[in-house]
Amino acid sequence: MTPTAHFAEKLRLVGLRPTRQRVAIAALLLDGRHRHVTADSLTEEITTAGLHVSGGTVYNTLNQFTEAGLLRRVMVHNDYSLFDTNTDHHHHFYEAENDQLVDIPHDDVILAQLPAAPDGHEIKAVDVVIHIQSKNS
Amino acid sequence: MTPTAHFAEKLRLVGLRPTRQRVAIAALLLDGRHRHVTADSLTEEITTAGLHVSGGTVYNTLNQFTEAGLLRRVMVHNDYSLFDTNTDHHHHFYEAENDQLVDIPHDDVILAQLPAAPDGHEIKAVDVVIHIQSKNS
DNA sequence: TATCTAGTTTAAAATCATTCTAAAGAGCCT
DNA sequence: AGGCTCTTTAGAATGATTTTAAACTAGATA
Repeated sequence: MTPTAHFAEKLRLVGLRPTRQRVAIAALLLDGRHRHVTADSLTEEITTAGLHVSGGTVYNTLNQFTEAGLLRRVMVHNDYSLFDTNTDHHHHFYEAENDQLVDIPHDDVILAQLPAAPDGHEIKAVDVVIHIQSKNS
Repeated sequence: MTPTAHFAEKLRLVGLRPTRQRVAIAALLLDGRHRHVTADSLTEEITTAGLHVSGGTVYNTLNQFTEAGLLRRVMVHNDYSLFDTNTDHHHHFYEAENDQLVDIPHDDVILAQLPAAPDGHEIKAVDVVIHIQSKNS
């Protein structure tokens, strides 16, 4: 199976028509590497790869991939959206000074007790963000 | 001590000159009630109180109060900023459907194990956001 | 109390990430 | 190939937040 066919299949599986643009972005983001991207950094990557995808489509695709569970949106500030190519359950360190996000290995955080969800609700996800700063400041 | 003098003092203690606008906003936000506000909802409150503070000042004041530790910024989405008048250590439930934020009592979350901060860094804060959704959806 | 100055407020313009629009293009089924 | 629907596109629109430059004020000083 060609790489393109592989990503096309991946998209079909989550109900997304494998267009040229979506496949190109999938090839960049869904190759198994774990990293954090923004609409901007992704656009740069696309350009570097010698391709072009319109701004609106970059945003749409990031949202659709997230909706489909191929990406995860990380909430650490409200300047712009960050997407994590690692959708496994894990948490983050966030250093505001340099707007730096670092993954925390799965088992390094243990939640010994969680509250019950309010009536009629259920827990969908638990996000832990550990804000850090450099010691000499 | 008049209420105004009380809030003026509170502002001086954190290094903020107690201007008419800051004292007015402090009186609304720092009265001990625990709630979540946005620049918009605060502006509404100010108007309802028969006052007027320019938009820029509302934003500046929220940022300054946060910087000074009188408020806490809560990160749950990036549509607009949310501020918590409760600066004590506590966590949140967040229901995306209705953009609803609910406090979790202090002791209802127990973190049994935390990772060490990366070299040269120290932990400043730990934020836990439990995303919830209504069961019948 | 009059004066001074640095810090503040103001309304309006600017910024910037993101979404929307309407027209052109492309999967994909037959 | 034909056709129907979903996508992409460039550009305009949106909306929260920040910036601007000028007018104002808190607080210190004389």
